[in-house]
Amino acid sequence: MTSPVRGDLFDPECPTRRLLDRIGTKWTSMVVKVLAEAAPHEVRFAELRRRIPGVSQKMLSVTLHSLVRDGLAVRRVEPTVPPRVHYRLTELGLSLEVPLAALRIWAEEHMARIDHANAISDAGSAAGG
Amino acid sequence: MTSPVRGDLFDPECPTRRLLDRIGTKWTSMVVKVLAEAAPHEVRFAELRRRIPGVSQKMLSVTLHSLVRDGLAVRRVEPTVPPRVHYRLTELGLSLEVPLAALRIWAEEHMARIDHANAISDAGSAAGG
DNA sequence: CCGGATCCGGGGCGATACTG
DNA sequence: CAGTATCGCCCCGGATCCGG
Repeated sequence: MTSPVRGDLFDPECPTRRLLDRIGTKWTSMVVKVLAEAAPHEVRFAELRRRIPGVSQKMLSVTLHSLVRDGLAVRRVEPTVPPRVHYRLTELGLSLEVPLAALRIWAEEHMARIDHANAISDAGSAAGG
Repeated sequence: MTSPVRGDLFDPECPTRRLLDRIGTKWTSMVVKVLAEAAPHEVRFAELRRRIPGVSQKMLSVTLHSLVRDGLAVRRVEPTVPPRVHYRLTELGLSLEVPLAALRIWAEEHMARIDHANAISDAGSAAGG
C-alpha cells in the first residue's frame, strides 16, 4: 500500500509547503483570526473589512473565496437588495486556528528578538563596510 | 517603554504577519526542519542541499542568510580551501520549531480535506457552468 | 452592499555564469 | 565548496471601473 505522507515532507507536494502557501498570503491569517473570534457567529463582509485595517475589498473577497474553496469557511448570501453576505469558519477552519494561534503567540513573544538580531546585523555590516 | 504588542495584531507591523512573511518563503520551513532534526549538531551547506530536493544553491544560500540575519541560525566557516560552511539553529530558532511542528502535524492530518474541498468546488463549478 | 474584470508594479524564485 | 550578480518569469496584491 502507499504509505501516508509522514515521511514525505520534502515531496514537491509537501503538505506543509502547500499549507504555508495558503496561510502565507497576506490577509488569510487575519481573516481566520477574526472569524475564529466571532465563531460560532457569522460575520458580514463589511464588518470583516472594518475589522481588518488596510485590506482592500478585492483582496478581502479573494481571500474569503479561497477559504471557502478550501473548505475552511462557508459563505451565506441573503438575496436582498442590496445583498448581505456572511461568512463563518467551518469545523476544519476552526481546527486550523489552533496551530495558527500558537504561531501568533510565538510571534508576539519573539519577533522583537528577530528585530533586534536584524538591527545588530545592520549595525555590524555598516561598521564593517 | 511602549507597551507590548498584545492587542496590535492588525497593526501594519503585526508580528504574526511579519513572521509569516519569513516562514512563508518557499524553503525556510524545510531548512528549519532539517536543522532542527540535526540539532544540536551542525549541518554543512552541501548536506542541507542534499537533504532538500529541488532547492537551488542560490535560494538555499539566501534562505540561510535570512535565518542568520534573523538570529534563528548561526553560520560557522572553516577557513580551509575549499571552505566548509556549517549551520545550526540558535535557541530562538529551535523555539520556532515548536509551533512550526504543530503546523506540520495539522497539514499532514488535514490537507487531504482541503484538497477534497477543492475537488468538490471544481466539480461543482464545472457542472454548474 | 458585494465582488468580478482589468491594468500595473514589485518581489520571490529559478537558471546561469562567475569569483575565491 | 560556497556565495554573488544578472536576467527573466510569474503571481500577489493594490487601484479603478463596472455589474448585480
